[in-house]
Amino acid sequence: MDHLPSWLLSQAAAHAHRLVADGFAGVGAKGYHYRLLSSLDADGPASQAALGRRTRIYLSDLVGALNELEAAGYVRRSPDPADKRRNVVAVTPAGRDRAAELTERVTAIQEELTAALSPAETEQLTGLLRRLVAHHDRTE
Amino acid sequence: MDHLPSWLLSQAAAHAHRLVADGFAGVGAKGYHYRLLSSLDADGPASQAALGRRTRIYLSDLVGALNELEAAGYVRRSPDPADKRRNVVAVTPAGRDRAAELTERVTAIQEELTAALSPAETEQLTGLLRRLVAHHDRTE
DNA sequence: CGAATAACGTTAGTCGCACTAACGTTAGCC
DNA sequence: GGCTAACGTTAGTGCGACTAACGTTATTCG
Repeated sequence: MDHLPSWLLSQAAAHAHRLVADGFAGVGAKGYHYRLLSSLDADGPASQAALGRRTRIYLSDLVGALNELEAAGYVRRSPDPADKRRNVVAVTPAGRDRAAELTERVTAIQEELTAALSPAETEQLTGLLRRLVAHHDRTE
Repeated sequence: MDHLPSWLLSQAAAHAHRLVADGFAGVGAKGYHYRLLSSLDADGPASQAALGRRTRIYLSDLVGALNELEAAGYVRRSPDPADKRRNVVAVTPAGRDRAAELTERVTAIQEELTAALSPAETEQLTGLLRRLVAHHDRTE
């Protein structure tokens, strides 16, 4: 049986999710916040639609997450002068700090997650997953 | 650097989940049904509590899932004469057929999921994930 | 030009899965 | 006989993925 049991992936993800949720709960963050802040930090400001594509977060969910981030002062929405349909979303200095904080937490969690694996194995796993995901992204 | 990005695991799982959900939607099944039926089929009847431990499904969710399976005639609940607190849950012949049907679907999905990987790589991925999960199961 | 079409942001709501809290019932232990 | 633990059940929370519908603004094309 050389199949990848799909439940195995789900279970691994469930563990990962639990670790992340626990790690974020302490600082009042959720997964979407991290994904958005780090995307904005890494790839710069963007319209909400573009941001949604970048982070694979649905526009409908994005609105709420951005509301929360904006209320906390981590993010700024401003109308795009070139296109009145668009909001340009940019990270604030406080948001940058927040991103760094969350990234640090995530890094620790990743180490905990792969504690049973050697660095080489972790890299192997990462590569395999990356290819798996890339394949399904392309053919979506 | 050579960390396993936790979002990668989530994304891979999301793809897997989507494939499974799509595959099951057509036959009106959900993940819990498959997990329960195949566990009952493979390891025999059990009390709900034991079944929950076996499948890692919470007792509270199990009740609903078993209600659905029982209503469809795939499963039978009978009081345990040896312990009045317990229900003995057993799969029916129809349930066995259903399990086979779902297993077939899952197998096809697994192939689709790992289409980008060679059999050897799939096995490698499976092994790594298994160890990752086992580690967190033990230390939970 | 004007009308159709498409992209944008927003609101509201569904679904699957993991997880917590509380309750009454039944078993086992000392 | 009383305490504790396990059992099944109901109710509800939270996150993440996903759909439907609406009004607004751009773009394209006959």
